[in-house]
Amino acid sequence: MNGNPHVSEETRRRVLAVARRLNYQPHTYAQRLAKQKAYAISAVIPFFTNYFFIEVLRGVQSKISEFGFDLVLYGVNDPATQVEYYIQKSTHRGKVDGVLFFSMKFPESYTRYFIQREIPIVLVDTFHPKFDSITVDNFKGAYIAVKHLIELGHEKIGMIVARLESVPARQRFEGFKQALIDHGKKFYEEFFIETKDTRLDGFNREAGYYACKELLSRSRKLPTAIFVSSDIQAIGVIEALNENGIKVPGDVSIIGFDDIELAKDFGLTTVRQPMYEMGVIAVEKLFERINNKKTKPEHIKFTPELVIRNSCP
Amino acid sequence: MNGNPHVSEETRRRVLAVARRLNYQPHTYAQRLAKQKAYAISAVIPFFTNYFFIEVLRGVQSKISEFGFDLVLYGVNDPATQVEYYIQKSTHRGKVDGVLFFSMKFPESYTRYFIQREIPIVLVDTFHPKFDSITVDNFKGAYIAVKHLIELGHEKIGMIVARLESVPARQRFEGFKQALIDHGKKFYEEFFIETKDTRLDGFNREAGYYACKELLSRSRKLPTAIFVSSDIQAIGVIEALNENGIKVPGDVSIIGFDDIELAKDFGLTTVRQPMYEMGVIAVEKLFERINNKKTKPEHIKFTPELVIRNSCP
DNA sequence: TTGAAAGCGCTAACAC
DNA sequence: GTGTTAGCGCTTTCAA
Repeated sequence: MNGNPHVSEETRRRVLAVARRLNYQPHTYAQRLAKQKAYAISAVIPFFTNYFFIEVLRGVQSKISEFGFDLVLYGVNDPATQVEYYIQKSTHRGKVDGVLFFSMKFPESYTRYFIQREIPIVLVDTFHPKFDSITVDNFKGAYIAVKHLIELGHEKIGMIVARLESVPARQRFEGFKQALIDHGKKFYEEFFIETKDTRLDGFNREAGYYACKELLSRSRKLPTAIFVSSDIQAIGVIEALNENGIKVPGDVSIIGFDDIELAKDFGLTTVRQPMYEMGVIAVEKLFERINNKKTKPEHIKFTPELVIRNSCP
Repeated sequence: MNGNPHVSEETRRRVLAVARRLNYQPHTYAQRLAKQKAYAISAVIPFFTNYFFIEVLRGVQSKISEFGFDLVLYGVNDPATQVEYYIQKSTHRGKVDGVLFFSMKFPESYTRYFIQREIPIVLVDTFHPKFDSITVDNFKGAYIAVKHLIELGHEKIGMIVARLESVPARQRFEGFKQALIDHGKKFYEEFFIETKDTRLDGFNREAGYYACKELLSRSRKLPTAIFVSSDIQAIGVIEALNENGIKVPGDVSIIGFDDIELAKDFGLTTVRQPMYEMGVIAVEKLFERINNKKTKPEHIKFTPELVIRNSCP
C-alpha cells in the first residue's frame, strides 16, 4: 500500500481493492509510532494580541498541508503562565517533528533544551541568535515610510509611537530618526509622542487616539505629516484628528505600518508586512531544518513594502 | 507512573526519581496507540472570513487545555476545495477523539459517514439537525437591538443588511421586522438596504459604506436610527454618514451586531455574541459526546445581549 | 516477490 | 504489591 516497488502490479491491485472494500485506513498513531515520525508540527502563538498572526497562520496552514502534515496549535492567552507550558507540550517526546514559535520572547531557559535535543524550531516575528528566525525589518520599514513622506515634500514630520520598550516600536522609531537625519530634516520634539497606554504595548486604537489628543493639546501648530507606528493606532489618530475638524489628508497626512485589513478600508497609506508569506517561509525553513539539523541558524528578514493609498497625497 | 493505586508509595517514589534522572518521557504515540485514544480533537475552521472565529478559538483552547488534549487545526482558506479534504484528515482513523466544525455549511455528503462511524462532532456557528450545535440566536439578537431603538423612542428605523441569502443576515432581518411589528412600528421600505457587495456575503466594511451611500442618495429624508447587520458594516455606515456631514449619534443613531473589538473603539452600541463562551461550551459538549455517543443531538442557542455604548443615546 | 516475524514504546491483564 | 507478557496496528527486515 505504500508504493513498495518490489511488489507485483497484480498483488497491489488486489490489496488496494480489498482495502477499499473494507474501507481500510491505517491507524494514524500506529504508523507514526512505527515510522518514528510525527507527521506534525506545532505552533505556539499568541492569542492575546492584534490578530496579526491569523494572516501568518493562513500561510502556515497552506504550506503545511502541501506536506500533508498536521498542525497542532497552542494558543497562548496568558504569556506569563502558558508559554513554557506549551513549549513543554510541543516537545513531548515524539509528538511533533518541529515547532513554530510566534511573536513572543523565546524563554532563555529553553535554549539549551532545544539545542541539546536537536528539536527543530523556527521563530516567527521574534528573534534569538541560536535559532532560525523570520522577522520583518522594522527599521527599514519605518525608514521607507518616512522617506516617502519626505519625497512628498513634507518638512515637519511627527511620529506617534507605541511604547518604546517594545522592540518593534523602538526599531520603527530608530528608522524614523535615521530617515530624517539622512535627508537633512529636523526632528521636531513637539511632534513626537510616545503612547502611555500599556495595553498591547500601546499597539491599539485607543492608544493612538489619546496620543493624538495629547499632540493636539500641546500647541496649535501641527506637523504636515505623521508617521504612526501601526495601522491600528493610525486609525485612532485619524479619528482624533477628525473630531477636531482636522482633515486627513487635507490638513495632515498619515502613514501607518502593518497593512492590516482595515488599512485598506480607511485608504491608509502604510508599509506592508508580508504576513502570509512569512508563514509560508517559516514552514519551509522548518522543514529544511527537520531534514538537516546541523546547519547554522539562519535569520531571514523581510523588508516591508510601501502601500500607497490616499492618506498621503 | 500513571498513578496506579496498586503500587506502594516507596516504589512509586523510586520509579519517579529514576524517570526524572533519565529525563524520561513516555512516547506520545505509543501511549495513544496502546490506549486507543487520541487525546486530541480537531477543529475545521474558516480562515477566509471575518476573524470572528479567533475569539471562539480562544475559548476552545482554554477549555481544551484543561483536559490536557491537543488541538489539531485545519484552517480552510478555500471552502470549495478544502472542507471535505480536511474533514477527511480530521477523521483519519485514530487521529482525534472528536471534531469541531465551524461556521461553514456542513457537507451533507458526510452526515452518514459521521453517524455510522459514531464520530463525535459539534458544529459551532452553523447548524445541522443530526449533530450537536452551538449557535447564536440571530433573530432574537436583532429583535433585542431593534426593541432597544424603539424604547429609545425611535419611530423611523432603517436597516442595512448583508446579503439576505446568507442565513444570519436573513435571520437578523426577520428579527428586525418582527420587532417592528410587535411594537406597532412602520417598516420604511426606503430606509431598508440590502448590500450588493458579495465579498463575505456583504459582511464587510465597504459593503456598509456603499449601502449607506445608496441610502443617502435615495432621498434627503433620513431614519432616526439604523440597525446594521454587523459591526464591521456599521463602521462603514458611520463613515459614509460622517463624510456627508451627518453626525452619529447626533443626527442618526446606529446599532450594530457582533461586538467586535472595534465596536468598543468606536463606542458602537451593539448586540454581543459571546464568542469565547461559545468556544468553551463547544468543547464541553464535544467531551460529553465523546463520553456518551448515543444520546440525541442537542442544539444550544445563545441569546446575544445588548451592549450599550454611545452610538444610541 | 512474498510471507513471516521482530520491533516501535506503551498499557493492561494476569500470574506470582 | 510486583513482575511478566500479550496486545495496540503499523513498518521493516529477512528468509523462503
